[in-house]
Amino acid sequence: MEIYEQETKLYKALMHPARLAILDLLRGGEQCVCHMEAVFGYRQAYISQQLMVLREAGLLEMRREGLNIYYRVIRPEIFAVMDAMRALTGTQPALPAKASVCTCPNCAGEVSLIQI
Amino acid sequence: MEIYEQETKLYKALMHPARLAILDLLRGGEQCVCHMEAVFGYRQAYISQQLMVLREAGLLEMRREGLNIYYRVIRPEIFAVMDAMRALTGTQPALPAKASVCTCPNCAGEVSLIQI
DNA sequence: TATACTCATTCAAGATTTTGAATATAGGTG
DNA sequence: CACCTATATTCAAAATCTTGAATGAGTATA
Repeated sequence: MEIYEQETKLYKALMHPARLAILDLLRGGEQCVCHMEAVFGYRQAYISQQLMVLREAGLLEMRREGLNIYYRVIRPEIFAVMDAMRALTGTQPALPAKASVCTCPNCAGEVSLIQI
Repeated sequence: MEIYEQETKLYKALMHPARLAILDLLRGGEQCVCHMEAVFGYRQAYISQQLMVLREAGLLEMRREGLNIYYRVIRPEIFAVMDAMRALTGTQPALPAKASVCTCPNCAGEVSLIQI
């Protein structure tokens, strides 16, 4: 059953609430890690660990800009998978309850881009 | 993050090669457990365990007919999820390498319905 | 009722995942 | 260079998943 190896690896990446939340956040484009901290309230190390899982699954790439590191989805097809799953469950993509601002240049002095 | 509970439960059900293979087999309609034994070469108890996981995830239902128990997919939307994932990985739904016949009435004396 | 057959369930050892804590690294600033 | 900030990595304990072995339960047949 090695045929399924790649698929199971990706399902495994999706099998975690924090990782699903991160992917939903990245639907709107790249975001820095500090932003995810602000939005979700998770600790930095914890977010980094989940990002590493998604990166190793080949779903994300990172880009450094000064002190900040920005993550983006490089396989947008994953959103089709998540949407198909939600067609089954009837649930909606979750969005943060409130706008969040972090210290990165993108957020500085502006209202967050996250929908409220 | 309880919003994601139902979704993660389903991704977990898909996160296993034997379960993906079972779901692929059931694309063609209901099948008895003895059929899965014949097709995959797994032991009966092992298949029953995987079927239980899929049943508890709400994806399968069973029906008894005499000695045999037939399983079927009750949420065909799951196939859309699997197809979307394969659009990402580029893999194909696996089909058994050879036609298999078991002792259930559906198979008795006939060639298997499974594609070869 | 005894026996055989198909399948489900329970159990336990081993493997893997999860999570928090501690630490390391890379880049900026003074 | 010293120090701060943002993020990655390592590590270990707890939780969960995997898998095989043993057993149980329902159904048919003699």
